[in-house]
Amino acid sequence: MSSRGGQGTGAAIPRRLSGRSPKGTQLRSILEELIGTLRPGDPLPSERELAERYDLARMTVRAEITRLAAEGLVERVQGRGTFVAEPRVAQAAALSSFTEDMKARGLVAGSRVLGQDTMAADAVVARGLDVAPGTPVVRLRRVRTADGDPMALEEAFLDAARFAELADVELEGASLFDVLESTFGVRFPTADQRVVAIEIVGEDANLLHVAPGRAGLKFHTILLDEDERPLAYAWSLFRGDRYEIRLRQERRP
Amino acid sequence: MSSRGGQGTGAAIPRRLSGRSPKGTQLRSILEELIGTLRPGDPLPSERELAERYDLARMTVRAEITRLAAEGLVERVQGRGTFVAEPRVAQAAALSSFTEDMKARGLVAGSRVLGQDTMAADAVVARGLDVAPGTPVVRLRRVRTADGDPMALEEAFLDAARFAELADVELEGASLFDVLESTFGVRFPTADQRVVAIEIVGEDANLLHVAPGRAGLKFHTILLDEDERPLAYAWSLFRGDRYEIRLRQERRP
DNA sequence: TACCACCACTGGTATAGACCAGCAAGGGGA
DNA sequence: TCCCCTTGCTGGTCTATACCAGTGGTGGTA
Repeated sequence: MSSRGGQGTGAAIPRRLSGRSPKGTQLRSILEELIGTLRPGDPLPSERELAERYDLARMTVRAEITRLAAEGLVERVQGRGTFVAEPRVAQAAALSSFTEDMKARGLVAGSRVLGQDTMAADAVVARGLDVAPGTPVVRLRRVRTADGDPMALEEAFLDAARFAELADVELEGASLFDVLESTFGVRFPTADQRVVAIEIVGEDANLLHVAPGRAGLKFHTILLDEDERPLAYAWSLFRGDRYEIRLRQERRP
Repeated sequence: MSSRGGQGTGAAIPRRLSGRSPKGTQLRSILEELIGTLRPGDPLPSERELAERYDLARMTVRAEITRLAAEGLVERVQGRGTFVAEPRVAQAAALSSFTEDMKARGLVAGSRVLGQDTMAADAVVARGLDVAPGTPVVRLRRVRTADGDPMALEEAFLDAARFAELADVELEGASLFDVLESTFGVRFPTADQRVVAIEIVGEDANLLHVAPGRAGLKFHTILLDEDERPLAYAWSLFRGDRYEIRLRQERRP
């Protein structure tokens, strides 16, 4: 073996580091790609093997695998090895759009736009966006559907100074998240959410096709940019009979 | 300065490692304690300073700080230092007992025990605990109070073969989580939860002091042990007018 | 006064080695 | 046949060292 590095044994994974970026970073993407080709429970090459294959110190390899383990991509077992982890936290901790959420539940998401205009921020919206009351904001009102049936009512508000064009974007079949990310190029790595249970009454009940007084889940969501500044405020009212939250929580000692 | 190690400068933090357990582990608890005495944004001693103070290699110190950073307790900034992080994810990702949850909201948790007995698992409970229907289970029925007012209704089920003594434990002022952890010595690092919105009707409405038909949040919780096996199944019904879920979510690219 | 270069700090990456601890399979003895 | 111990793997801890890469203050120069 030694340094010859078997030509044919290495699957479709790079055999050498190219030298530009930090070695750890390169190893990391190699490992991420490798993990993508494996199934949960499959073992990764051992640390010593990776160190030798890519001509790295074992500590360097360990540092990267530690990162992967911290993110939940792999799981280490002393004496046995490192294994591709079951996908877990994703559901609870991951911020997903309605479209992504429905897809994960095996449903096809749709929209019916009720209104798309510019208005002055009221107290609640102003507080959510951290702007002065009266500031012009773009408002999007939609009924969100799953497999064609009404699932949720949604009203999103964004600062008009920055997102004025949103008032004219076609949103009937699109994901607001996608539009924000691709058209406007904004990132929102985190979101704060409050969820309360309320009765669905009045016009909301009609729009959602439920009897007045039935319970629903109301989400108040604030999308935050890299600097923790509010990008968007939205509330969504989900039908209680068709939607549930799934959480996976971890206990700290 | 140099190696004298100021006697009087070191606050109430241990100055030496005792040698029994791994050094990293000891350093870790020292740091956790230190963090407890600091406020968010406060700087930790530098890695080199910690290494010298406790006679460790810097890499050893780094490994532990890396762990703390991965858990979100501290934040590292290249060129500036390591700082106590704002408490964030804690609320959403951390599994907390009713008692802990209320405390975090500035309320005092209490209980009124409605029943504490052993019964045969019905289909729902059997499914939650992953046992055969009819298996004997301990059932705990409680009204949970916050500052003395009813906040939630809770029914917990545990395998009687393992937790028979629970039927006789005093739970009026105690936390079930505490009892499980201290008296039974079990660990439940994770939990799966489903949350739905329902109308509170019948006897439940009386117990919670709300008008029949008002909305509530119903949690279905399964506590899982280290091997992902169910330890306990519980449902809790929270008053919609007094309780809300707070989530902080992260977006993955 | 205003600016800029430098320097003393911070964490970030990387090395090469040692030994400990847990797991599993194979071989040998009862 | 069954059990146990050895052996060779795995990851876990720890050291001592080197250099890179940001940050922010200090002091000198224009």
